[in-house]
Amino acid sequence: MPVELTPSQALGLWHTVSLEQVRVDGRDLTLRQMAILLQIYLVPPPHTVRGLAATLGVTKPVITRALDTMGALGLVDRVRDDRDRRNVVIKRTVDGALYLEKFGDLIIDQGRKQPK
Amino acid sequence: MPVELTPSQALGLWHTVSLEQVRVDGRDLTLRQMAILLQIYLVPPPHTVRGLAATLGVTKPVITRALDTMGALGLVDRVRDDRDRRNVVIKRTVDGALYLEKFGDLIIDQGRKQPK
DNA sequence: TTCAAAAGAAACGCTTGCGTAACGGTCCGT
DNA sequence: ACGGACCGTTACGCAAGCGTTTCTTTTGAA
Repeated sequence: MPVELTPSQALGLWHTVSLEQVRVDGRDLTLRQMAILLQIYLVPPPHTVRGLAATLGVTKPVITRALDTMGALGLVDRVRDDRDRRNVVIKRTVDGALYLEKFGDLIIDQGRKQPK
Repeated sequence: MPVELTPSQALGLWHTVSLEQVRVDGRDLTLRQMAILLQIYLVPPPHTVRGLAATLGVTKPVITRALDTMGALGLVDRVRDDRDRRNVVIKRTVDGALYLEKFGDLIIDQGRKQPK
């Protein structure tokens, strides 16, 4: 059961969610960081720097830096892979799950407010 | 007729749209810039720096800088208000309308792809 | 055992956004 | 006509992200 949106609803939803997120959340993650965060939490693990870089279509340092930032915020965690110690496995955190849960609620709330 | 979303659909939609936007669009507007852009195009004019700052809950220089950036990209335009020459009225552009139209299409497309 | 390849991080210089504070132009009541 | 209030911009020092390049560790095959 897909989500059917009119053009007005689509942009209106993005508008009100962005607006509310700007007003409420001081963190102001970039679009890239948000895409990485959602990828980590919505797609089955394991996640690696290399894999995320390929999925996003960006270079590896972009992922490393984003993980630095979001790690400092407690939204993700990094653990060395013992199978292949060159790899780093990105782990979810309770804070990260909570953050996205609240963000999901925001989207749902704003979706309900879209007219037409 | 509001938009009813499950938690999975809400985050999934944001996920796939962000991902596609990162892959396709090199501009990478910040969340603030996107919120400003949508405010300008979805809410009836006139728009001023002061008004946008109040709506977004940010300071005026934030708006000025965002307008600098998006102006250079051709997404918005600025015109002095002849009624009160202290004011600057923010104008929409053809390029900006086109940009948001494509973005809206992206949201609609990704919405259709959300399961459940 | 040796060595090229791979993964992630760190280093480099640059660009862009931030918050605060100060500034120049404009309006309007006195 | 003067002075305060208002509007948007600019200046300043700082923090964070970017792309490219280099480095370190680890792996696996010759």
